[in-house]
Amino acid sequence: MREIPLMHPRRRPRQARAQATVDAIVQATARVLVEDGYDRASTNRIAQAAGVSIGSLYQYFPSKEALVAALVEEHVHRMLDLVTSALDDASPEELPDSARVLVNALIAAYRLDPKLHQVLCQEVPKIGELKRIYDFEEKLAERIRHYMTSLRHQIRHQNIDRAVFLLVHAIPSVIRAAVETDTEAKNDGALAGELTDMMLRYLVYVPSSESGSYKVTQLSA
Amino acid sequence: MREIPLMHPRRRPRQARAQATVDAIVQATARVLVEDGYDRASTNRIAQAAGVSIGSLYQYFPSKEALVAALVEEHVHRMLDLVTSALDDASPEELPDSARVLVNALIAAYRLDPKLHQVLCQEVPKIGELKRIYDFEEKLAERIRHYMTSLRHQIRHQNIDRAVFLLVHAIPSVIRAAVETDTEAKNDGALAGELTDMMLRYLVYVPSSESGSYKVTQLSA
Amino acid sequence: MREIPLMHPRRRPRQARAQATVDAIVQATARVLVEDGYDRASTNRIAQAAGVSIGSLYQYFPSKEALVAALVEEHVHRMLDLVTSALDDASPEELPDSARVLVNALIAAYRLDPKLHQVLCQEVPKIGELKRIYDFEEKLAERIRHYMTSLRHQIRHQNIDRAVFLLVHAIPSVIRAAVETDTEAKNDGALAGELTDMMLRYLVYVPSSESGSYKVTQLSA
Amino acid sequence: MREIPLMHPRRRPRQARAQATVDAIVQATARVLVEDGYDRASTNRIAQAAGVSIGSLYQYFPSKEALVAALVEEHVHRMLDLVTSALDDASPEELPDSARVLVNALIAAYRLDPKLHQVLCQEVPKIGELKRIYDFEEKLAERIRHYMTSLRHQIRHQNIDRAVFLLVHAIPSVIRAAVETDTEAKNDGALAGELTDMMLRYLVYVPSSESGSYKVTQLSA
DNA sequence: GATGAATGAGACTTCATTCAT
DNA sequence: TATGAATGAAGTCTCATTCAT
Repeated sequence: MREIPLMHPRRRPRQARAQATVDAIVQATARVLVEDGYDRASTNRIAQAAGVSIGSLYQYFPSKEALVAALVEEHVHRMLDLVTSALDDASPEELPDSARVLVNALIAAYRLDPKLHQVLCQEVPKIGELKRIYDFEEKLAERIRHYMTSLRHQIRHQNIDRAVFLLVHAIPSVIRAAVETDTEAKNDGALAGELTDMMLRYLVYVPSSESGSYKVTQLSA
Repeated sequence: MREIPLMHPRRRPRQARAQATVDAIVQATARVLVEDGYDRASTNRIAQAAGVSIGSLYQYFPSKEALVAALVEEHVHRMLDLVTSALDDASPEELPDSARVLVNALIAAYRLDPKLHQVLCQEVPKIGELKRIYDFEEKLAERIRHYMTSLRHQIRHQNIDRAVFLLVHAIPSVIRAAVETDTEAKNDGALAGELTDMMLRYLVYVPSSESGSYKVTQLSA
Repeated sequence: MREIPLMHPRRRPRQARAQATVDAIVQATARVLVEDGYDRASTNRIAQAAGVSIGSLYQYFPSKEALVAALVEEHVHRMLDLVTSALDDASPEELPDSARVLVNALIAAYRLDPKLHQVLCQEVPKIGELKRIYDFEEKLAERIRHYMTSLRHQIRHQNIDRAVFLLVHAIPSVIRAAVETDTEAKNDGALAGELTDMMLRYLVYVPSSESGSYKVTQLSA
Repeated sequence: MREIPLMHPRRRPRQARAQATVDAIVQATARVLVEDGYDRASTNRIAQAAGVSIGSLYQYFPSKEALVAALVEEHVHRMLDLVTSALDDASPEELPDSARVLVNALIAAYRLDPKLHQVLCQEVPKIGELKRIYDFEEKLAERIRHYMTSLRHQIRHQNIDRAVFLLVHAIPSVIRAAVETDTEAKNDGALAGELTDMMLRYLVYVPSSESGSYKVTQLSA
């Protein structure tokens, strides 16, 4: 239905100057995308914003889509790195803490560059490599699935995949909305608490009312 | 930063034939948008798909943006109508049933035209009137807020707005993902059950197993 | 090795105005090609020369190559028509007269638009439909082969195809050179005589001087 | 109408290594021209094919035109050399043998690099020095004119220039066509014989069968 | 000398929009 | 009113050429 253009960078820069040019171009792409939207982000405008000639842009990226794809890849990479390292650093073994860690990591990821994320999700046509903006959610799902599988005995679901599917779509979308609208911007703590609460109530057998705030150990019975 | 062009239909058609033309154009817009994506959906192509001349198209819509805006409005209207009437028809007073009714209504709404919804959300630049694709979620929030306020005494949250915010973003995004990926397409029942479960667990104080009027474990049955 | 672009006219004009536009474009193409050469003949320049907007040009021709291809086709058609009708009109049955008729027809054909023919042969890359400039020589060969086959008994060759091959390349190239250099421009008669002479001497068994119905030496008189 | 840029090599290389570089560039030009056509033969591509940097290319050739002109010159030179030395080596004094020698020399010349010759004749714009591809035919004409003048007494024409004009365009074009189409590729002998036959029949007073040193009918044997 | 990064004019092409018929 | 021919600004991309390293 649609053509898939060449998508990979045209030339690996060998000199430091060239690498600086490539970086400037990618960062300018992000800037222009955020400021003007995808439709108005012409390659000429991007080159101008990067302070390079249009020829230089095309020396490194064979098409507009390749350029945006490079940006998508970088952005996804940064978000994933953040989540991954947060999970790696903390790796707690008790579910309530785990949940909070995960939620906080996601909030941090979506705080990285919310406006860029928004444009990438909401305006860039999802053709060819540009689909890879969804890599974030897919790889996120993998990590969460793995994470939750390791906590399997504390979770009430037998079909973990289904639970992961729900959470992987529910939680980020709430975070995204909160981050985008800036409604809750001032108070990530409340957001994190609420989401963690939702997540735990969804995943875990609920504790009895008289005792602890949550008793996970009973829940896993 | 961006211009806001004229947005409203240029003339209200008074004859039935004219109304038919307008409808044909709007429906053709939906078709072309879904099949070719926003970028390739030129006004000429749309006119051709509608079986009218490009001149006629511009007789009824002063710009491409007005045309797409009309489509957005119609689409949002149809989705909202579905939710509203579902809630009106059922209006139960007990929360578990209410939740299920709401979830089912939302599933029905997102099933109306998922591909169009996707293009409208993911490709159409969010300028001017085209932002109104978000009207759906805003108005949905209002309705849910109202609905839930009427059930306030069954809900554990004091800050209802925050709970609504969460649910209004969490639930539709799960539904949208399920509907789009067709992963759960064959089984709306399971999806509805799971979402209802999540919603109730989130909203309701779960009583201890011996004393409560209902148990979460029953809900997920 | 090379891509073959779309080549056929995009839209059949329905109004007289449109046909006039198409004609103006094709004629302007010929003019610009002759004056500026293929490399400098940009579509913008052609549109300007035709007195139409660049958009109009692309309404009827999907690419520069399609445009030139249309010109090639028209040009070949006109040349072939000229040769064909000349041969049809004259259809003599004796070889000397036939040869002269053929040579004269070819001279007329190459006089139609020598400069255009030159550019088309010498600068236009022979990709895709643009190869069809050679259609002229191929179809010419067919006609001559047919023509000469009907005169077979007056020709000394057993392998007529080989003789046709020679003549079909030898005669036009001499004419083209003569027409292009304008060296012999003032005197087509001499050129025709000389070529006819060459042709007959090549084709015909030369009888001995006392017995033959004609002698080669007489032919060149 | 067209600008004539600098055309001569920018610097005469004095070191062997530099000469090797120049040669590599010119040969790469030939290769790229043949493989990709003139339009796609960019200077960068040529430099790459030559294994040198684009900077080095411009160190030796001030422009693309100068580069192609150097190739044209070399190619013409090689073709002319071949013809000249063939004629010098053989220099027979009787016409039938002379004719055959000439035809064979031409076939050899056109076999040198037919594809390059084709591109040079059919695609390269004939501006400035690039016209010099026609030098071959002009200088060829001179040589043939000289050659035939020395055989004047065996030729029936009083206006030798006219005969030379005919032959100089007729014979090469047949050879070129044969060589290009590969139709006759396997059998240069037949081609040579046929062309020699045509040439002699055209040039020579045909003697009567009883008295002449040769008869045309024998020539075609 | 050699390298290759950088340049930018200009090519081709699209498409929202206007307007004569 | 309906048609579709016409418009032209603006977009993507190439490539001959320059110049700092």
